[in-house]
Amino acid sequence: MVRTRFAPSPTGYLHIGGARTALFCWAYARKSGGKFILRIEDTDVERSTEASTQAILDAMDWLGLDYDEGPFYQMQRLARYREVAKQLLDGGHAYYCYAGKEELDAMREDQRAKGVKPRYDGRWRPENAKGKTPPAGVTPVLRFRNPDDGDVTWDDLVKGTISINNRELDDLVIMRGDNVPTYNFGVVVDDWDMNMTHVIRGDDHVNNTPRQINVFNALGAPLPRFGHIPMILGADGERLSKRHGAVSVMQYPEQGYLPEALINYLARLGWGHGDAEVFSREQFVEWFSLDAVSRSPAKFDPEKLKWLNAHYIKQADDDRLAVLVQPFLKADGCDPATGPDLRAVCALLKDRAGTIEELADAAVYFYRQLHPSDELRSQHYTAEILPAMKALREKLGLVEWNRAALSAAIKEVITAHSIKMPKLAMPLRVMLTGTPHTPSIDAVVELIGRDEVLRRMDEELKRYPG
RNA sequence: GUCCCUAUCGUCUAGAGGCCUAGGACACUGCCCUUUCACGGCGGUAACAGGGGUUCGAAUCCCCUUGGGGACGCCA
Repeated sequence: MVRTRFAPSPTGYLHIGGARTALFCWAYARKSGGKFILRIEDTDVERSTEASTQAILDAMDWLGLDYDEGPFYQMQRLARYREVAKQLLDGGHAYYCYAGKEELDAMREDQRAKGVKPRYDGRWRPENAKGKTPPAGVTPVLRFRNPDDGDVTWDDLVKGTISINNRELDDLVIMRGDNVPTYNFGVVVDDWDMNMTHVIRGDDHVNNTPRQINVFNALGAPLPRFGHIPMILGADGERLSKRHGAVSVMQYPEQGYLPEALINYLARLGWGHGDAEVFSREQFVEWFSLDAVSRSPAKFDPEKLKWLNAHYIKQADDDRLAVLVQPFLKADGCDPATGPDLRAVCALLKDRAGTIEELADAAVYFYRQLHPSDELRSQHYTAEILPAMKALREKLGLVEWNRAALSAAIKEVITAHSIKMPKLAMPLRVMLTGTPHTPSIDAVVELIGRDEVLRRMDEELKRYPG
């Protein structure tokens, strides 16, 4: 039985990179009929917050990444880590280190200056500490006694064989002075206790893996398989950060993105299946495999995400769109209850929106009159077509109110006045909506409704020259 | 600095030694559609980082160089 986990630390929102890692873990579990476990790694007492935990849970929920077990919290498992730490200490795999922070900083600085890799030098290893008396007043940390030599090798599920020599590693701290485990220890105990079979995580953990394997071995615990997914970079090739715009998953619903669009985009970032570009979550799960995951980092492209979002908006049901667009419209100062049926408005506009927010912005004039700028007026309101516009105004007061009849009425007027369609449609569009960019004018007229159309026309007709 | 990983259009990718004159998608762009703007349809520009091998044959395998990313914490 496959068991995977997503194990974020609650020190901030869930970002795009974490979301993709979660998606791949989830997809792997679903694909293989296994379990997906959520574990909150909150051992960084300083930076962990409940708000972050909630933000992560909300994002998982919005993305539809459901978990079978958890969330487990590491801070609720302290007794267990202490027990296992004791086991390592008693077995000679761990020892107390009394070196203070300043002392270690100085040591590393020295090593860097010499051009060597900064590593703990083992000064409190039992064999080096003989005769040394622990300094008074220092609470020691517990260090894992890492093997001195030999290669740690594993067959990575996405990168293939990776090998790192133990000489590159050092004796990592496993329990801090406050008796709280560090990351590399907590993960091992948990992955062991929770019977993880597949550890799928970000690329940035490749260098932690040999350390963890050594701890697994010292514990006599079975090794899970490891798979390291490359990072997501910003458009500039730098690591994703706040200045790259929306990096928090929950900023996407706020900007009017659909979860299926983000999922589809994330799935295609660092993974591919032939020429497939647009596919459902179910299809993704069916196709997913770790050996098709690319091994190099990918740059995040907001344009392509938006294109996918536009696609899913076009596909979306009008009822659903109406619900989603409502809060945005209200933020734009509109009351959707007072105007045309929002579902009909969405149906008319959804082919032209990249986000729900854009859809709302385009819908404003159905609920609130937008006046054209002076520039637009002088451009479109000409004395030349004033007679035709007045004739149209009269006709609209009488005609049957449906799109076909409205279209016919408009055509009758242009024929009678010997003008081309745009000559009449553009000023009408501008006077009703305040903008020259809208869907077909007959559809717009129909939806705005007779009373409101006549009212707006009467008001704007006064702005005509002459 | 040391170690690890990595390298196909601007970007995401297809490609498992001959199906490659390198395919798709986004972006950009030309034409068509058209009642404006979009949508849509049909086209176009654009890539195997460089150098050595291996092989009858290399985008695909090996080595070096260069570029990119990551790691080197009592953070995770």
